[in-house]
Amino acid sequence: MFLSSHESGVDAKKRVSVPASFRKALSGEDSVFLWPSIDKPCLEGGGGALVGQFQRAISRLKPLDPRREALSFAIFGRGRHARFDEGGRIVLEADLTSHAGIADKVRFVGLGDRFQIWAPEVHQPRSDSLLRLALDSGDLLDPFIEDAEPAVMR
Amino acid sequence: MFLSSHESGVDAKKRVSVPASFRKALSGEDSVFLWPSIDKPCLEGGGGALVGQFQRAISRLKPLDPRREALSFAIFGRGRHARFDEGGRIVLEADLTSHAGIADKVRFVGLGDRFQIWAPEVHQPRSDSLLRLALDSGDLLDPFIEDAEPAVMR
DNA sequence: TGGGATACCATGGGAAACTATGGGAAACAA
DNA sequence: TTGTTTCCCATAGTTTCCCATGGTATCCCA
Repeated sequence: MFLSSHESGVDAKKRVSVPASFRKALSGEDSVFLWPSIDKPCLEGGGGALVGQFQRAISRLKPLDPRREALSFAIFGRGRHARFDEGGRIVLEADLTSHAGIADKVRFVGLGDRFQIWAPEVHQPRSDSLLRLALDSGDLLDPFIEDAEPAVMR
Repeated sequence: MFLSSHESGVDAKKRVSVPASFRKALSGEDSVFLWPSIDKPCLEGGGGALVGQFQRAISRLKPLDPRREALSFAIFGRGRHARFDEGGRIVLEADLTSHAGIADKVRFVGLGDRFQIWAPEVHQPRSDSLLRLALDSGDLLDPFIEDAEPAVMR
């Protein structure tokens, strides 16, 4: 699972260190899938398991369903695999950084089955309102319904 | 189950001994999940069963439901797995200790399916009012309703 | 029940391994 | 060539792992 949050610097070659705990969550994969978030000014990332989920969800739509092309484009058409160098870094290319407003620092935020990459100054103000919403939504954490199949997380 | 309360010191390397009875409640797990409480200045902790509850609860929300991101961030974005060393200690990193105001001592408080970690001087004044509230709420301990599914405890 | 032996717990500290980061050289593309 | 990308090496700081110790609780047997 992708847990906790970490800050990391972007060097002159556009490299950022992926937190070691995230690399371990990818258990041996030599790259991570990154894509611009559909609804937020940040990047999202995940491993092969998550890519597989997206593929299956999209393949359930009929070939000519316009939503199929839309989702394929949004995720696969704008995403990419970023390979780790020997030190566990990836390169953030311009199309990704511009979507998220990333300059010289990034904040990795673990969300369980995936993670986000934010410009710290963009994420900061969101953090407080997220926590307030989480407080109001705390009842949802009750294990009162046990019918649904749990999402695959690692 | 996590039962009773224990105090423990924080050493120069930010290590704290987890009470042996809590480690036994985790029955063989080599780490414990810790996160900053959403509504209180303390940390909370639990084992894989509790993490699974959170995953299932969160996965029931739709991907773009803002409450999903909020809860994921509050729990997974700020939590982590703390691995036990050979002596049964974990490391409390700065983001956790600062949330709870922890300096050189902690108080572990068992709550059944989870536990809390407090700075002793923060928890102390809460104790009296908690007991008063428990007194007023004692009627709720009646076993007259047996319909709800009990939470998973060990 | 007493008393000793044993096992376990909490804690301290040193050494090895790992992380994040910088930078150079080789491979590649324009 | 010239600029970019990839690969590799280097390093300081941190984290993890491992061993050691004193104190406490438990067990066992007379």
